[in-house]
Amino acid sequence: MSELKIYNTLHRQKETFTSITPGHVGIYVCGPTVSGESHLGHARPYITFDVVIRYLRYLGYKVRYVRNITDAGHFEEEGRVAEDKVSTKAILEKLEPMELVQKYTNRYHWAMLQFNNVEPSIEPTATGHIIEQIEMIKTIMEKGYAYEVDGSVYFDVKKYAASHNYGILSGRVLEDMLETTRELEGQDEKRNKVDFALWKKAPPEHIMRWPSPWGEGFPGWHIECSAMSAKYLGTQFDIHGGGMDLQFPHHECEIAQSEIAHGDMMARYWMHNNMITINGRKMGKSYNNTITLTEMFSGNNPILEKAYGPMVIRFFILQTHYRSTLDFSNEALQAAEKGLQRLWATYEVLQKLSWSGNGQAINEELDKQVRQLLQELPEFMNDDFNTAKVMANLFELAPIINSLKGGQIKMHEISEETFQQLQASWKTYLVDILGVQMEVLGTDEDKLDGVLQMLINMRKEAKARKDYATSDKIRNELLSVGIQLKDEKDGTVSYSIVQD
RNA sequence: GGUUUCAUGGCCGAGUGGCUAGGCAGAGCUCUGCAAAAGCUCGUACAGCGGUUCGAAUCCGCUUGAAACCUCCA
Repeated sequence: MSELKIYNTLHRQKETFTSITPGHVGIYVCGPTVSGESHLGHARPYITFDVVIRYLRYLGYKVRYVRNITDAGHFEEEGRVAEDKVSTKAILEKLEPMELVQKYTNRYHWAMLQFNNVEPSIEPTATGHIIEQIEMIKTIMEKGYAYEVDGSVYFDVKKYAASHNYGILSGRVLEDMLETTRELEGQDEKRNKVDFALWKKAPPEHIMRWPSPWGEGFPGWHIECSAMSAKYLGTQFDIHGGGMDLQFPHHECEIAQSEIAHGDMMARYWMHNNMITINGRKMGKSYNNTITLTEMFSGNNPILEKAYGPMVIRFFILQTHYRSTLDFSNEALQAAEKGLQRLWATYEVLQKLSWSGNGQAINEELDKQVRQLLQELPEFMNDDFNTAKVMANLFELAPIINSLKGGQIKMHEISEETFQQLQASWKTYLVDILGVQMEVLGTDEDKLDGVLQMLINMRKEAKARKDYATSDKIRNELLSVGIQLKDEKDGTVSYSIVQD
């Protein structure tokens, strides 16, 4: 089997993946700032890296997956005064900061569950690691790469850049940045405008504040990820992931801080997913063009023609390579919905089939074709997680599977071994790795099934006496509540739940 | 203004030198009481202009257009 290759933003090329500790992988993914609701754009990294984790585990690695929750420390420019984003919003909603954080954390967890994302091994919060952050800042100061001004601490980028490669990840040149960086708050305090805050002094009215050697304040923009990743994954770990828009300044600053504090390039492989766009523009708060996940699921947004279920969104995202931009449109979502339904229906068909050869000759050409399509699946995943190609092959296999059921292709035409592989691979790739899960019936599945079998029998009887009015009524009314009957070739009737 | 990307058929999207994915939509056919589902068949696309090459969507140059980052952002 081919080796796993990952596109490493650090070197702008695909590289063969080897982990620091054989058999183990440490991965850190930048999680949400829980000061607001997650939108469609946020879903992309979580689903992208979910598949990464799933595939690494499938390959046999023991993966420690750390995904943080930022519940303090990010700033937004409002009235040219630096304020903690979480506290700003909390005052508006008249909630305690931690109450607000809890509310959006809960919603975020709920959404992750809807997407069938695997849970992180550790989900550290910024507020839970103030001490670690302060300790790290102290170390950076001791080494002479940070300075204090009036209760705030800044990282000395110019000094760092003299002996280190600042811009190594983002490809930026310090000289350019010195000229082009815009005027921001607190510039007068900084030695250079490219310097970034490690610790900010809290103004009197600020409600999120912690004591520190420099007075009461709160942690800076980027320090949490450096401190928490080092704590749980070590000063150098395997993979660091996040959205492309985090490359600069967030990840670049993480690298600089960690390099000084720990003496290591913090992560060996840097993976960045591309953005989801809407009408060609990035979906983002600044553009005011976001669709929240709750709105996606409910259809409660004027842009949406209908509601789109979490699996539809998952499928939509995975049909595109993670490093390409993905444009939102109702048409594309609906196409994804149809495609998902087709693949899932085929999967269910396949799991119910069993091989029954009878000594007749196999169709070598067909058998070979199936094997080929199956063999390519791991190669596609190994090629920087090309889920789009994995799906394409599953789609190519679908008519073959449906023909095995429909009788257009006889079961003996493929070998037993090939059939077993086919069955196993669909489970592995569609369910285990791509994470598609459509078990919508839940615990009452048996009861529902009983009711449906009764209706199916009633319809059968109606048809037998050519009472088509009754049989069509049963069929149509079931469809209107989201259950579609399928008349099979052999006279049996099956049903499927329509996703919406 | 600087940096970095991208431009594929009606729509969404794979794809780095020849074999020209896949999905959705559309057309025809098979099956069916009629449908649906399923199966079969049908589309020869790569922004424009040059260049390299036996051969380019794929490499190089220019032009045009779009985006991301440079500021919180997934």
